[in-house]
Amino acid sequence: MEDHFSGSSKNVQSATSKLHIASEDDHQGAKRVRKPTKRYIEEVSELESRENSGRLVSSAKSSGHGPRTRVRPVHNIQPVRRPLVTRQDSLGGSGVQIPYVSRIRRGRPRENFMALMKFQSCGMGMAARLVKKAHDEHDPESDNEIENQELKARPVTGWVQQPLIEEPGENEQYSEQSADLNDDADEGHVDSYADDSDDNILTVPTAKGGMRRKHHRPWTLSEVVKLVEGVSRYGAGRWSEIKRISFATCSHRTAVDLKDKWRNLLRASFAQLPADKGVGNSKKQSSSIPIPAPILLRVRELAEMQSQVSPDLKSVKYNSNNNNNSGSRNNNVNDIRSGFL
DNA sequence: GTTAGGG
DNA sequence: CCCTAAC
Repeated sequence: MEDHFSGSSKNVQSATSKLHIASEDDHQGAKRVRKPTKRYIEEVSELESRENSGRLVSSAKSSGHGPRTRVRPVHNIQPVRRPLVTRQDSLGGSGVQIPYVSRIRRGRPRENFMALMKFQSCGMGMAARLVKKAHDEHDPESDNEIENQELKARPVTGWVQQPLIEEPGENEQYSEQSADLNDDADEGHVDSYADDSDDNILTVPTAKGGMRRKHHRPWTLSEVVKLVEGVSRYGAGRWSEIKRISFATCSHRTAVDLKDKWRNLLRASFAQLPADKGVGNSKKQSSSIPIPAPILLRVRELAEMQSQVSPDLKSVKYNSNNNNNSGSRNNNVNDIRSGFL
């Protein structure tokens, strides 16, 4: 068949500009690079349909949707005359003909409007948040909003000033660690604002006609500290555990967010390492708060530590069968994982 | 459901 | 931050 899109995929996987600091996961050294087709197929299909039909279906993004409603690329709204674009899946090898319209989107239910215990959020420095008065004046379109923030009226004044890490969860054995990086003192007042409203969605239309919702939720220092703590305790990866422990009851920051932040942290830490020899090349303070030095140091140490850790150790997670190698040579001076579970 | 990488 | 492929 003349229809073969495989082989010329755009999986260039440019690993040049990437830091590539860690050896990534196991998997025979090959990370998870196997992106045959992703959204590219979508565009191709759409292109083909466009050529055939000669008509652009335009965007299906209605500007009247609520902030939280996901109206992404739902272009299964075929006009009227669709040439039924089909292609043979070379990858499958079965030559199955699949119409490009069968791309349903797995809606990610991020509607986590947990109105319970909103006080001890990640920042936990949030003082008594003002009531959001006029709770019923919200837009009727955004019906799924979380206007049910009971906001409390709870006498939460006084104990919120305690600059210590919030609930230890099941493991409260970070004694010297927390003492080591006493950045906690900062989070006492730094995240005073904290507890941002759940939804501050900004939809920025792109030139391609794609509407991307950018929730700019700046990471607070305490959050970064918590992330570092979690990584030091459980190791890079295991974001789910970290989220369930450190970011447990707190609001947002999903495992993906943690990973992203960690990546950014890594970049920041490595960028800061080689001292700014250049003159005037310091473009710091981009938009977020500059990560304190100790944090960056910790990040780098942890990064190196996780890089040299044996994959099998990571794979086995912290299961019961932790074989203690008598000649464990992976001891590092930076091995500060006290009580590594 | 979770993780890793790219956009 | 959002999306998606892979596990």
